[in-house]
Amino acid sequence: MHFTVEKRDSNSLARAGILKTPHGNIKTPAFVAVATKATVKSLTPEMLTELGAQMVLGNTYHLYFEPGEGVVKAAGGLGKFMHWDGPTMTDSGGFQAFSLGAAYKKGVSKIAREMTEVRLQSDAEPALAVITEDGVTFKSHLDGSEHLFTPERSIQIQHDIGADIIFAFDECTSPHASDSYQREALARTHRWATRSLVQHRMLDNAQLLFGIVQGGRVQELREESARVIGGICPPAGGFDGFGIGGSFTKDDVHTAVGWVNTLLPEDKPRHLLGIGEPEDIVLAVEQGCDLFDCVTPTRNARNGSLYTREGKMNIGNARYRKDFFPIQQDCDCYTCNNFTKSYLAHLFRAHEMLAGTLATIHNLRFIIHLTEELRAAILDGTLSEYKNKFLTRYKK
RNA sequence: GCGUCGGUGGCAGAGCGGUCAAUUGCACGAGACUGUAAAUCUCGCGCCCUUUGGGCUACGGGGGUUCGAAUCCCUCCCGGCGCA
Repeated sequence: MHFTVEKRDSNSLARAGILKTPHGNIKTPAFVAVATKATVKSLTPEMLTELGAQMVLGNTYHLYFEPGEGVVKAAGGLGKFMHWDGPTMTDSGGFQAFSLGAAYKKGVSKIAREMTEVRLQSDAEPALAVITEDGVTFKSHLDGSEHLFTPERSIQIQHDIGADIIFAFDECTSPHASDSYQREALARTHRWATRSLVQHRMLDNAQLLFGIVQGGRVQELREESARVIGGICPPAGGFDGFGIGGSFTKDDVHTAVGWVNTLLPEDKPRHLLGIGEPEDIVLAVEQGCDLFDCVTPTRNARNGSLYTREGKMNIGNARYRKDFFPIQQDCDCYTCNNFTKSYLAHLFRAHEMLAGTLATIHNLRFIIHLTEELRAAILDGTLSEYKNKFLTRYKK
């Protein structure tokens, strides 16, 4: 087995485990650093290693365009190409069906603040992604050219990119989509899941394929999806693990996750796609998730929003100009060990490149450190205490 | 000294009789960011009042012309350039 559960939390769905890949073992729960275009923006792989990152996630859609999966394949695969020795994974491009489709220029993200916040789109620009039964037609955001991704094509590209773990091609729906659309999209995503799995088996390689559970915010659909994706099992076997994708509001990030994880096979890893903020990760771990990826730590860092035990702070605020203390006193990261808020504030104001690097180091270390502590708490049997302590101190 | 061009909000720089408290950029202040079209985007940015509203002070100083001036005229001060 490629996944071993070491310890289950007695009071929740949480578990600590080990995921084996050809490029090393991953101790879970773990945060996967996002390297969309084969780079974690502003960091070298050595920096990633130093801050405890165990795995990196690239994106099929982006790598297909830049530099092209053929280049990555010829380079020896994603890890070799980007000089990352550890485990890698790629997203299928399914998220871009959402971000370039339903969400395109609508100010919608995968986490909706409130469901009443739906924007009416009288001035909507035509989306760059259009979904059909066959797949998703994208207009390249780079040059406008048209490209069709089908489940088969996505798997083929991911095979060429060569990450250790790849994902089924799915549709990430908008948090504002109707229940009826969620139902329709879910059925299609399930068909695509089977097609992805069949294609993957044909290619005969060592990659692990994760199926993706969708279903929006509807409990019935989420549970149906967990049963279907968890049970899809052609002659050559089912998925090697699961992604939990799609639309949420802040509050049901963890509730919907719980519905799903109660039903998914326990002996396979579960990756909560695109989540999240520290508080989300704490709650989702409690609800049985093993892996996470999210752009938030790195993007926030580049935008000057830094994590502390007390919540996020904006290093651009005037009050930090002469603050000669680290972002967080007890942080063990390179940035906090060597630089003051005043210096970081200066770098950001001066638009120096090092600003993004130092901030990214800190934010990623913060999130990774959080997952390390969560894992330790599960192994100790103190998860519930840890959670309460963390969330009380951390102001969203 | 003569001639000439110019002096606009923290800076640069539009405006050249009313729709100007004044385009725009930067700076400044704040906010957002969840499988990355993001080192990005949004909002604010003379003072005062609770307002989509109103009042006050403002475009080097002073004085005029006009119903009305940052915009026209006179004068003074200051700067660039040219000639002495």
